[in-house]
Amino acid sequence: MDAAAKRRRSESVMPRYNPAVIEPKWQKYWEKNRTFACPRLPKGRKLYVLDMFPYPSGDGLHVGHPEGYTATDIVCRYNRMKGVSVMHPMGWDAFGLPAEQHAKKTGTPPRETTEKNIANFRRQLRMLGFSYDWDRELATTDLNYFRWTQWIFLVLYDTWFDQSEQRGRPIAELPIPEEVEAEGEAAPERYRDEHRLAYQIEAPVNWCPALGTVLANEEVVGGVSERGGHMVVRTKLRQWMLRITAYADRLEKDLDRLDWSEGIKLLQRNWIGRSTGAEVDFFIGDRLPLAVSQQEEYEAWKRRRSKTGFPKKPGNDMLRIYTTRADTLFGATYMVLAPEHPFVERLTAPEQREAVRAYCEQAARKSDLDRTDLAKEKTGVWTGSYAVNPVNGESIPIWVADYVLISYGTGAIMAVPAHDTRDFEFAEQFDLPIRAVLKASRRYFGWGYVDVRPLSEWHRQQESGEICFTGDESKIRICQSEVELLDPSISINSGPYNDLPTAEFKRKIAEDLAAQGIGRAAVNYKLRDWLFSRQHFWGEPFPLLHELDDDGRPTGRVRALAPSELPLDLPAEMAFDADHDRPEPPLDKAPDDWLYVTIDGRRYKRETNTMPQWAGSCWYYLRFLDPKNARALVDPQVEKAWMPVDLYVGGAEHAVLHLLYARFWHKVLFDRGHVGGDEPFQKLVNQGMILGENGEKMSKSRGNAVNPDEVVREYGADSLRLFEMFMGPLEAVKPWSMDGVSGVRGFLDRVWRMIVDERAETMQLNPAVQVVKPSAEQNRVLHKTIKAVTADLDRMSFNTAISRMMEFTNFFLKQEPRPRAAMEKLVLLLSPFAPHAAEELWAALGHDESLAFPPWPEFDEAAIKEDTIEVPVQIGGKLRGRIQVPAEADKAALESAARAEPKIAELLAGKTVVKAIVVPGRMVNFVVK
RNA sequence: GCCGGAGUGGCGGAAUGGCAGACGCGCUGGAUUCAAAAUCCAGUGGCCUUCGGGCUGUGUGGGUUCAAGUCCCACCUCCGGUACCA
Repeated sequence: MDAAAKRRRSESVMPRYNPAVIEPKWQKYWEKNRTFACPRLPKGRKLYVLDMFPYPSGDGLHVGHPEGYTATDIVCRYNRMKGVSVMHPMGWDAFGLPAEQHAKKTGTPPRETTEKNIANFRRQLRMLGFSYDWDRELATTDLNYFRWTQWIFLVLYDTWFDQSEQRGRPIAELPIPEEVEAEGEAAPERYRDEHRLAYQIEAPVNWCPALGTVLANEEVVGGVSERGGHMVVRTKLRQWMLRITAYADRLEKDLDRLDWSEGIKLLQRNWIGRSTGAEVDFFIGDRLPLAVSQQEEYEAWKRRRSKTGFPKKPGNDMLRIYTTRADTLFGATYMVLAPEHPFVERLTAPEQREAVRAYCEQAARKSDLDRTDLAKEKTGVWTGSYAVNPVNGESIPIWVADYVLISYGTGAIMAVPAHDTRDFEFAEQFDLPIRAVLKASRRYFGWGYVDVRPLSEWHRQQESGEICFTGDESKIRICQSEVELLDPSISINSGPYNDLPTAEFKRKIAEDLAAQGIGRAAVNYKLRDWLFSRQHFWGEPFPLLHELDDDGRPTGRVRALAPSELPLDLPAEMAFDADHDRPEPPLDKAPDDWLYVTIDGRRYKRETNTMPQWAGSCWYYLRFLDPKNARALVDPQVEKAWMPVDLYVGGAEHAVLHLLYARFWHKVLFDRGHVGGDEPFQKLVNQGMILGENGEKMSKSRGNAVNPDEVVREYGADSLRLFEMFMGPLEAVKPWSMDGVSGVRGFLDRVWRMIVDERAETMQLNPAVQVVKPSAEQNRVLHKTIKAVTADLDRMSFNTAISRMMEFTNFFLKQEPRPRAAMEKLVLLLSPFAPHAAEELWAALGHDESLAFPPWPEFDEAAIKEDTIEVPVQIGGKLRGRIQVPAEADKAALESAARAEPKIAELLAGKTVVKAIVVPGRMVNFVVK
C-alpha cells in the first residue's frame, strides 16, 4: 500500500476524530441537500439573523471575522431545531478603494480583483461550516444589486422632508411659495432642488496631488497625507449631499424602541447631538462697517421687529446667533464669527482689513483636525465693528475666531466669558470684559479646594465679577477649580430678570424675545448632512445627467435617469493611470460614449462622482430577502414577512455611521411606502475585538495575525468555532490563544471517545454506550445540562454553554454503561457549536438524516431535583460548616440540623445566638454575641 | 476635557446580594510507555499549619447589610468613543 492509500484508508476507516475528513464531507452534504435553503416566506415563527457582511480584502479572512459569524450561526442552528423559520444570508461589501489602487499599480480591472477576493472569502467561510443560505449571496458590486442602490438614490433625489408632518414626501408635492413662482420659470425648479434629500454643494476636500486622490479627513495628519507624508491641498469641489439632518429627530427618538445596548444608543445620541436653545438676532446696522452704536437705528429696528416678528431668513442688518443659554444674554460681552461666515468681509473695518484677511486665510489652510487638535491656545482677530446686545442695548465688539465653527448653529455666537470655558479662555487671551450673570445658590466644595469665605462674601465676589463659573445647572467651575453645585443657579446683573433660577429664566426670556421678534426657540444637531460623493472609479455611478449648453458647459440643470433606464453600469473600458493631476473624479476620463448622452436633441454629461462605500451597505439586508427580483428591490410581501432583522451582529466600529446611514435610508423608504416598518434592526449585538496573542490589536504589520486556514488545518473548523465562543463573552475584547484552541480540540476528542470506539477498525459505537435506562444521577446531569445550555443560548452566553457541555463530558466519560439516549441529547446540544462533529456522531448513533432539524432537547425539572442537598452554615457571616439536608427542608428543620452539626454546636457553645438567618435551600447564618 | 465600558489565580474567564475562582489553558506529581507523543488519575489563589485546620483574598479607601466580586459614595488604572457643537 502506498502512503497516500494508507492515509486514505486510515482517514476513512479509522474512527479517530478527524475533522479534515468529516468537515468537507458534511459541508458537501449540506450543499447537496440544500439543508439551509430558506423559504421565500417564513412558515410559522420567523427569525432574521444578519451578520455585518465583510469587505472582501486581499488578505482574506482573519480570526476576528468568524467570531460574530459563529455566534449568529449558533443562534440560527439552535432556532431551526426549535422549529423557527430562519433567514441567514451572507454577501460582500465589495466596492472600495484598495481594488482601485491595485488597478492603478497593475492595470488589473477592479472587478477582477474584487471577484478573486470574493472567491477566497467564500471558500474560507464555507470551510467554517456556517449555515448560510448561499442561494441568497450578493455583492454590492453586482450590476443587479447596484441598479437598486441607484434606484434608491433616485427615491432620495425625488423626496423632500415635510417638517410639519415630519416625513419625506414626493418632490412633486412640495408647495411652491408664490414669491418663488413670481421669480420666473427657472425658480420653482431651483426651489425644488434646494429641498431634495439629495442636493449639491461646493464642499472642501483634501486633494493630494502626489497620490492623485482625494483623502478623507482622518487620512490627513498635520496637513500632509497619512501615507507617504505628501502635501495635501484643501480645495472646493462640487459634491452631492444627503439631507440626513432632516431625519435627526426621528433617528434619535426611535432609538428608544430598539433592543440595542444603552451604550450604543448613547453613542448614536451623542453623534446626533440634539440640543435645544434659541436663535437671537443682534443688530449690526446697515451702514457698514459699523464703528459705533447707532442708537436710533437700533431703536427703529427693534420697533420694526416687534411688528414683523422674527424673520425666517436673517437680514443683512443683523447677526443671528444660536445659544442654549439665553439666560446669560446679559453676560454677552462680545461676539465671534467663524472665519468662513459670510458677514466677515462686510463687518471688517478698513484698518482691520489686512489682519482679518490674513487670519481667515490661515484658518482656511488648516484642516478641521488641525483646527481642533493643535489649537490649544485661542486665536482670533477683531473686525473693528460692533453689534448691539438686544437685551440691554449695549455695543459689543465683533471678533473672528476659529473656535467658532461655520458648520454648527449659525456660525456666529454671543460670547459669555463668565460662564463658558471657551469664551473665558478667549477673553483672557484678548483682555475682553467678563461679566458674571449667574451665582450659585449654594456652595459645595470640590476635591482639594476649601473655600472658607462666608456665602454672602462669595456672592458679593460673584456679583462683582471677581469670581465666576461656567456651566450648566449641576456642575460649575470657579475659574479653574471644580465645585459641585446641586441647586440651580440664580441670575444676577440681568436687569429685570434678576434672581431667577436658570430654567425659569430660559422660559421667560424665550417668550419675551419671541414677543419682540428678536429671538425664537431653536433646535440644533451636531449631526451634519452626509457628504455622499467620492472621487473614485470603483463605486456606484450616480444615475444623473448634467445638461450642457451649446458650448459644452453645464447649465446647472440636472436630469435624473428614469428607473427604467437603470442599471447604469461603469464604463467597461477605462485606463487606470497612476498620474492623476486634478481632484476631479476618474470617471471624467471615461470614454465619451459613456460620458456624453443626447436626449431629445440636448446634450448631457453624466455625473462622474461615485457613491461612497456606505451606499451599498445601507440596504443589503432588504435585498437578501429577494435577491433575484428584477422588478423591485424587494417584493413587499416578502419584506413584510421577514423584516425587521431580529438579530444584527457586527463590530462596534460601525456603531455610529453605518447604522445611522442604514436607519436613515430605511426611514426614507418607509416614508415613500417601499418598506413596511421604519426601523431595520430590532436587536443589535456588537462583538468585541479579538486581539493577537500578545494582547495587541491583530494586524499583518504587527506580525500577530492569525489565519483561519492554518487553524482549520491544524485543529479543524469545529475547534476554531468552539474556541471563538469559549474565549469569553461575545461582546468582550479578548486575546487569541493557540493553546486555547488546542484545549477545545481536546474537548471534542473527549466527546468523540465518549461515543465512538476509537480502537475498532471501523466506525462503531464505544461499547460503553448502551441502550439502558439512565441512573438518577446520570439523568440529573443530563437534564441540568440541557437546562443550562438552553438558558445560556437564550442569552447568547456561549462560553458558559460550552463549559456546561464539558462538565457533562467529564462526568459521563467516567460512567459505564453510558445511556445512548443521553449521548444523543448531548450531540444535539453540541450541534450548533460544532456542527460537523455532531453530524458525524449523530450518524454514528444510527441516524440517516441530518441533525439540523430534530427538535431541540427538552429538560425535565423533576429529573433535576435532588433528594438531599448540601447547605453551608455560617457563624457571623463566616463559613463554619456544611450540612446534608432534604432538599425540601423548611426553615426550622434547617436551623435545627445546623445546630446539631457537631462543629457548629461546638462553636456556638457559650455564645448567644442573636438571630438565625435561614434561607431554605441556600444557607444558614447564625449571628452571635 | 467630556461620554461609555472594564479591573477576580500564572493566563482566558465563571458566579439571580447567600460556599469566590465553574470550565479551559498552563504548571506540579503519579499511572501507562523501551522512550516520547497521546491518554488517564491526583493536585493547583496567597500565607500559616501540630495536617484537624486557621487566617487572608475579587483595583484603592469608606459605607449599607446577618451576609458584598455583586448595592451606595469617593478615588486610581486600563480600554473604547469623542473633540472648541455655543
